[in-house]
Amino acid sequence: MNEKTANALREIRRGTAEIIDNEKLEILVKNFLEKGEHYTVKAGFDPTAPDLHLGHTVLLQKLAIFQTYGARVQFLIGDFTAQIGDPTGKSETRKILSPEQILQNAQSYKDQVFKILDPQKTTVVFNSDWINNLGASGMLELTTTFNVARMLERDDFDKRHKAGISISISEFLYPLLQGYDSVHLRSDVEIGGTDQKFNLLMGRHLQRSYNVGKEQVVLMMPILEGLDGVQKMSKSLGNYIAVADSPNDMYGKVLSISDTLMWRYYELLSNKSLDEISALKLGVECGEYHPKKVKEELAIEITARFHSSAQAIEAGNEFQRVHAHSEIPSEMDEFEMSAPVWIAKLLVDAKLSPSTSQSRRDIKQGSVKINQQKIDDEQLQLERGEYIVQIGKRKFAKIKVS
RNA sequence: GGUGAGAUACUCAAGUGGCCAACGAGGGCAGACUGUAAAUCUGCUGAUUUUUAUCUUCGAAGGUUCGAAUCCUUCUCUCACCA
Repeated sequence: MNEKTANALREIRRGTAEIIDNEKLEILVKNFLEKGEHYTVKAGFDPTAPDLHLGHTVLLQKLAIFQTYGARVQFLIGDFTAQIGDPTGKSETRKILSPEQILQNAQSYKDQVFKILDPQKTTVVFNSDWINNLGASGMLELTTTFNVARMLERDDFDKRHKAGISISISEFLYPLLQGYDSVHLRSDVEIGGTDQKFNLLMGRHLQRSYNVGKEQVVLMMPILEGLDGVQKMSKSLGNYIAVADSPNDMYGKVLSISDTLMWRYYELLSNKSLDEISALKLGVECGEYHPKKVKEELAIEITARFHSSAQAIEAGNEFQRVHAHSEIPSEMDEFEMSAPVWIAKLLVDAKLSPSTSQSRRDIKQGSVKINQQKIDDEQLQLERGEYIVQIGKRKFAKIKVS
């Protein structure tokens, strides 16, 4: 293997949890570098969640690297399979999205995804296109390729089965259909999270069963933990950093992760080399670097990727101002209301609090401030004037009472 | 098909006629401490300007009762055992 191929493979393999069929991968990359032959890389996405977060970008960044080494990306939107709901995790059968919604979500994907992927080398496909054409007999044929005992080997099915939690027959179809996508698309590689292992392997199995003439390479990326550091990053758990987050939010969220989690983010999200990262780690361990400084560096890098370096630095200054010096942020939401206005109601109207009951509780606890002054009167009425109200350390609003 | 068990707030899980807006744990929010965090300690965690009060909530709909998460009926869903 020449040096060029070795370098390419090193980049492709970086951070991966597991690769199945390394030999085939080498051949694909080699054939591109030596003969200019392209190959396809498939990755599936759910049409229901158009808000991309950093967890998705772990995969997207990997796809982008593949694109620089000859891959044509098959960006698959699982609009049919979404009707079943991936049994990975405990999601229930989902409600069916209308074709309009799916198209809208797909557009939203494109807007976000092409910040990272090369649109020239990407095809967006919908699996309802071919699954709807399978028909009952096609579906039946698909089910004959696999058996229940093996299906139950799948870790989450196994656990649920043993724990007595119901598994519906439709859920068995999910891996089969996802695997069938690889048959239809004749994918050379499929990438996904480690939680998708069973589904990804099904692609290989079905490509064999249907005599596609090749079996896809499976490349798995680790699952990125969310801000809590325990559960996987997901929108429904609210522990995510969205690609569309503002620079300030993004920076603040990265900085709020724990020191342990920071290394995980470095490994999976940073463009720094693995050597640089272990040097940083060593520096922190022997007290040479302050962990906060290292985390700031990460926050800057990530924020700059989705915005700009200038905005990232500005977000850093802003954070410093608000949190380190407990000053007020330079920008905040503004609201106008008419006097007199009751403080508890004002907090709700300014979207700082979900209810007046919650406002009262916060006031009682002394976490509400007006113009930097703590207040303790929950009956307080505000007269005309401009006020800066805040709850806790991070919720602010500017209020104009007239 | 038969028999039995179960469904309680964001999650798990107590509660079997009034003391229940509902024990406890986790999560979340806030305060102290910090480095922004983690760990630790503390408070709060249905709604409402009637705030030692009122209103809505314990799978759904009815019913019994002065009074129901608790009792009865039907329904929906889940689980277990048997066939």
